[in-house]
Amino acid sequence: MVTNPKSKVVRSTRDAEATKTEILDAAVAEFALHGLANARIEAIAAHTGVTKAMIYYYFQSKEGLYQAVLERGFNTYFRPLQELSLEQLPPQTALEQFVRCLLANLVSNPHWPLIMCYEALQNQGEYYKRANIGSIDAQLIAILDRGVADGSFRFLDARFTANNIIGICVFYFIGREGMKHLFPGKRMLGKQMLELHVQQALDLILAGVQPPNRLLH
Amino acid sequence: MVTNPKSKVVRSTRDAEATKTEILDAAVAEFALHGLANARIEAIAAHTGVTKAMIYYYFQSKEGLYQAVLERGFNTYFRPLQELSLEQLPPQTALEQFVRCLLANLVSNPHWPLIMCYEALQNQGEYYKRANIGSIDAQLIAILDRGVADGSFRFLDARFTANNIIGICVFYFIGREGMKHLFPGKRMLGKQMLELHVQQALDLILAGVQPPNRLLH
DNA sequence: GTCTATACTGGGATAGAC
DNA sequence: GTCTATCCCAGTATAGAC
Repeated sequence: MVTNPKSKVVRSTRDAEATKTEILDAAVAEFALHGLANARIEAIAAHTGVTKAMIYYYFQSKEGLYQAVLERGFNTYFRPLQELSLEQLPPQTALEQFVRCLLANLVSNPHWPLIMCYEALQNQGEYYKRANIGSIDAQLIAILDRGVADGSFRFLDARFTANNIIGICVFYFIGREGMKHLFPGKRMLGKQMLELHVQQALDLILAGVQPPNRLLH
Repeated sequence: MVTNPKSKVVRSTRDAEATKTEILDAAVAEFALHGLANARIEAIAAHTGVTKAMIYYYFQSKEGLYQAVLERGFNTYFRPLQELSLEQLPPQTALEQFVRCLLANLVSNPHWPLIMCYEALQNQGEYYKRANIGSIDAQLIAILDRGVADGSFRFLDARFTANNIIGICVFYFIGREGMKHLFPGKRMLGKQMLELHVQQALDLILAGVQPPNRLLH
């Protein structure tokens, strides 16, 4: 398979794996824009040079395709997070590592936060459960609980705070169109802006869990 | 108009204003569940005892109805926020007041954060602009900038931080279905849980903007 | 494996009676 | 102002040729 200068795909026929990947890539973009309910198989086909019929051939149904997208995303972006071993690190450091890794994954595929958000809104996380994504916040909660217990963090409810932290990381991507006017001439998904987001989010999170009477040494 | 014990509406005919309000109330719930694109006029009609045709009679189109919902929401929930006069208060206090007011408004209509989020995702805030909702973050940014200038807050970018703060406030409502399993037996929109959310969100936000070397006195 | 053509359905919108 | 009936398009899914 070759891509031409306009990045429109010129397909060489009869390569099943390549075709599937191609479909999945286009599907990620479409689901991020419109969510499961409003995504159009037609639109996905148009972006690939593959016909609708092919998509049904490989993925049976729209739900099947959606599920495949979630599973690939989970393996690509969340497995690394699970495989971090942070139990030995001091809570401060563990939290920073975790958030950095999470943000790195979001930044490297900005479609993903939108899909997560649509999934939560439209399907109440129904398809998540099948892809087993809920396990992520368990890790974060554990870190927070540990930090509260040993006094590294202020007194806080780990479950609420975990959700709030994920909210901070994710919300930039959701609100980015509405924020545009605050950053004239900047590309919200450009390297510069994304690095700023990571920095600002991390600062807020780390400061937010500090004990109030912490002294600098 | 009277409501029967099962809260299904028994309508007295020929009362234009009552009918419109009734439609708007049902529309809020439907748009919060499904967003503009996927909301079903049919479903709204079913919840009101009014027919589809009536909805088109009063609001011309689905977009017209949506716009009306946004405008009423803006007047009800955001106008109070704009009318706070916080310029004279110390930044700390101003921020706390602002966030408390924002959270109070979200809590008193939990449909609203979902509508906001769908609006950002599906329509890139297109309809917001018409309802002039963007003006909200300008206030928050002003408070943050003032606090940075006079040293009440740590060094931070007010625009990113404002977005992150709103993310914290809103995200609970988006993720609530997925969080359920962490709070067995609790109603996520019950009074107790909402109060906890307000407390935890406020704690995180206020701690998050503190200068790092702040000493208690 | 890939295509074209088409069956079938859901739901936005409207006409027209009352 | 309110209703019933219906038009009509968009979009999922499939049949069947190559």
